[in-house]
Formats: sequence, C-alpha cells, structure tokens
Amino acid sequence: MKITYKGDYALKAMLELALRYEENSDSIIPINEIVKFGDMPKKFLEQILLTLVRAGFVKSKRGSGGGFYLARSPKDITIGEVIRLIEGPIEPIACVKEGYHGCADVRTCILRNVWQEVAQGISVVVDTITFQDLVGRYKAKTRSSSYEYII
Amino acid sequence: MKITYKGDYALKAMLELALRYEENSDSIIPINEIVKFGDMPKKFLEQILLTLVRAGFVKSKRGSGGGFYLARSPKDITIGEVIRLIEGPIEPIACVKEGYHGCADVRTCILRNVWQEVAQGISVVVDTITFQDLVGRYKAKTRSSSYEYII
DNA sequence: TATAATATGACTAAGTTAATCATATTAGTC
DNA sequence: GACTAATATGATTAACTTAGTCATATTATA
Repeated sequence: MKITYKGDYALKAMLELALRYEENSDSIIPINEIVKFGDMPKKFLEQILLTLVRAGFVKSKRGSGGGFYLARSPKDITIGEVIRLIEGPIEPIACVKEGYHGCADVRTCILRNVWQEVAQGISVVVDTITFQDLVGRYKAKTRSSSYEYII
Repeated sequence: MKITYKGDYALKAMLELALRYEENSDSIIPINEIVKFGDMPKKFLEQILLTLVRAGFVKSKRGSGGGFYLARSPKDITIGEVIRLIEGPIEPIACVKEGYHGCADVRTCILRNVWQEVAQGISVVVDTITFQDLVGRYKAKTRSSSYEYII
C-alpha cells in the first residue's frame, strides 16, 4: 500500500506549480525553484517532470528563462490522475489476464473483489481532490497558523 | 498502492483455514492442502505461515498428522490485521520522524494529510471485513453460481 | 556566441520481492 | 525404537524496482 518517492515528488512538484499558477497563470518556474521547496534531487525530478510533460499535465519552455508550468488549471487536475500516471493503477492487484471473465478459482475471485473495494476506497479520496483543493488547503494553513511554518 | 504476492498468499491461506474452520474448528490442515487450492509455492508459503503463527493468527502442529489451523474464530480476524502484519502500515507514506509535531514544510504537510485520508479510505474497507465475511461470500458464490467454478 | 535552461538516454547502487535450498526438529505410526 | 510425514528455520539467490547519477544533446534568450 505504499506510494514511492517518485509519486510523492510528482505531487509536490505539481503542487508547487499550482501555487504559482494561482499567483500568475503565465509564469514559468525553473526547476531549481521547485527543487528548493520540495527537497528533491534535481536530476530525478527532471525525469518526473518529463513524464508529467509527456502526459500533458505540464508544459515546458526550454532555454534561458525557461522552466515548467501547468498545462491546465489546477481545478481540472485531480491528484488521482497524477498518482495513476506515476504509480500505475490504484488497484492493489491487477487481474493477470486481459479480458478475463471471472477468476479460475472462487477463493481468488473473492480476494479480487476485496481489492476492488479497496481501490474504490482509495479512488473516492484521490479522484475528488484537485490541485486547486490543495492550494486552498495550503492557503488555509499558512493563513491560520503561519507560526507552524519552520524554514 | 500495490499489495505483494506475499500479502495475497497470506490472505488466501487464511481464507482456506477459515473455510476449514467453518467445517470443523478442530481440524488441522497440512500445508499441501493449502497449496493445492491457492496455487502458491510451498516453501514461500511456509515462511508466510510462520509469520502468521508468530503473530498469533494461526497455530501449528508438528510431526506426522500435523499442519495449521486458525488460532481464533474467523469472525474475530479482520483482513486488515493480516495485511498490516505482512505488508506493514496501510498509510502510503509514513512520517519519517517518530513523535513529530507537524511537518517541516506546509507543502509536505498537506500531502501527508492526503495520505492519511487515503489510509482512512483503505481502513474503512479492510478493517471491517473479517474472514467470516469472506467465508460467507465464498458460500454465496459457490451456491448461487457454481457453474462459474472452473477447476 | 555564450549561457542558462530543459531533454534524453544510459547507467548504477541499494533495497525488495519472491522465491529456492539445505537442514533441523518434532510427533505419530509400524 | 526406527521410520516417516510433517513443520521450523536460516542461508542464499535471481529478478525486479526504486531512486537516483552521469553524460550529452538541444534549445532559446541575452
């Protein structure tokens, strides 16, 4: 039931871009700034951002003055989409065969149903939270209790 | 968000023991019988059963005529307990420091909250389903649609 | 043209998973 | 009491994944 650092980094990077999108939807964020807040290895983050770019969540601009920015509004991107991109399906176990109809054995089948229910439980959370929501949470937290914010 | 084969095997073995417990709570099941239904490598399953024994879910009897059996009634064991034993905490990311109060950075903290919500969603499923429930599902399936059962 | 930035592919160390192998121990059965 | 069927346990391993690093190419701006 684990998420990898890759997924954690991807969400943190997206959150940073979403925060900047809020300020100014045209601003381009160099990777160094994302690294600065997220405490992530730069080269690893490059790979992750490349994946996000290819999937159409993020756009990039090369050359000096270049960087990354959200391709869509934060309110139109759920964290579930990003998690699935980086981590694969949220179902704990995928059925091995494509286009299968029922499992070979009832015992196996019953456990598959459980995994589907677990996936449902996860989906309810991650497919309803958008990056807009996270930005909102961020603002609420920094406004109401900024003294908790340790640099 | 994956479960490993180890966890899947553990649940399948427990389900088998629960089915047998239903029939006769005193019966001892040799590992070969568990293997037969679960399509699991025997030696790997031995390791898993040993973990289940040490954790108190299962008891074993050595020697000829020996085998494994549930230590408690299936209605008193949730699948969440077994999942946690084999896979570790269901929280997708554990907070690094013990006894921490708040995260070092608000962005990180917000994502931690999301993981907690995901864990909650998983918990609602796995901590309410007992092996008794799985036995019930098994019976319902084999009764109502036994023709789907392919050997 | 120099430079600041991303793009991309190849490579790698460390850890995890899913086992296997060898051997010890135990408890019935003949 | 020897034999055998079974679990107990530790050591080892192949394959895979994770979390990176390294080297180099490309691009755009100043």
